[in-house]
Amino acid sequence: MSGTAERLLDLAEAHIRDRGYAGFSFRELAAEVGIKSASVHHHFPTKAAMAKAVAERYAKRFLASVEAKPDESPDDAIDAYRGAVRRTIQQDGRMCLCGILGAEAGALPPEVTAEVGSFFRRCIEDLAGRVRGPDAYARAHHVIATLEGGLILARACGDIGAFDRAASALYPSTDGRVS
Amino acid sequence: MSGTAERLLDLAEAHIRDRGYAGFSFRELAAEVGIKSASVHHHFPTKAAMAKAVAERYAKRFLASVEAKPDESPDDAIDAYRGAVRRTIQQDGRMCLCGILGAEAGALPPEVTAEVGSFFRRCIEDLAGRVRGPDAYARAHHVIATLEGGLILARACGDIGAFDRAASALYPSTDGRVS
DNA sequence: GTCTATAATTTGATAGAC
DNA sequence: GTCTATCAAATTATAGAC
Repeated sequence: MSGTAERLLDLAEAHIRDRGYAGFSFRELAAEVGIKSASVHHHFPTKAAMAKAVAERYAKRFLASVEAKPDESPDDAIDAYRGAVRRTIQQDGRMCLCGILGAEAGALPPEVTAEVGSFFRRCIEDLAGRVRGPDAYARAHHVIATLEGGLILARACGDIGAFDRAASALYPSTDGRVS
Repeated sequence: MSGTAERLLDLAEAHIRDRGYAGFSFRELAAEVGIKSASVHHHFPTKAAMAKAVAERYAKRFLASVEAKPDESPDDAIDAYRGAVRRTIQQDGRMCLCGILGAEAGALPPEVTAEVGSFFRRCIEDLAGRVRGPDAYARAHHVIATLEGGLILARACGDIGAFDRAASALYPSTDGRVS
């Protein structure tokens, strides 16, 4: 993967996370890295292929960032996910890449839809194994859903505090109060 | 509001909920109701104005559908929201209109963003008043976020059961088990 | 309210030179 | 790997007739 290709992925990811799949174009990306749009097709043959590459890279990076620590508690695992998602919106006020693409599922090429589905299944599988207990799967779904929805609220309200309030109720033991 | 204008709103709403703001065009809507795109501008001057009208109508309808019942419990209120959101995805597998638009906030004209923010603030204000208690606002944020994120999961996984699993943990008293 | 016609722009993609 | 040149299609929007 060349340096130019990586920069293109960076820019495409930023645009998708802010404006969705229709929110980036080869021409715009090309201008931002200082080449012509035809040259972008040398790195990624089609828009769908590029979006798929963005999603693959995002999934790999995100899953690495929530990796389990030895002897963690279920609340530690939940907090790893909460922290990872919060960092994304704190850095640039944008959505989770797969969150916005999941919402736009009806507008996506099949290979992108598949990558997004794979991302969420892997997150849930991983998290369910770390929270354990009889309701592990429901709990994993609940955590991921709350975090994705919290991003929507924060963006719609223009207030990152909305994400924090939504996520605070993820720890029933403290009932929303941080010790 | 003429019959044609209502049908245009219906179609625009369906397309936005499936594919986002960029997922509907005046030409496509016109073809679906059997007129020309120029005629759509007679009913709605711009695309932004039309999307705003869609959001206004959606907010009014949704808030009416979750109206408080006399002597309801906090869990009744949460269930009213859960049921209203679940019905939307059950009917056609699509997102909440304001959920997908909130995710796409970076791509929206300002008047649409404003309407989406207003929708979520009204939902949270209403729900917080009905769950009561010291953490009412955090709890209201949490419920709305979980439901919106649950829609994303259901669409990404192609399984409405993902929404139900995410929402099941919304009732701590039963810990995910339905009595 | 609807039409024809059209402007001005943007888009994804390709062919072929260097 | 990047370029020029170009295509075919789609988009939002407007002017003005009926």
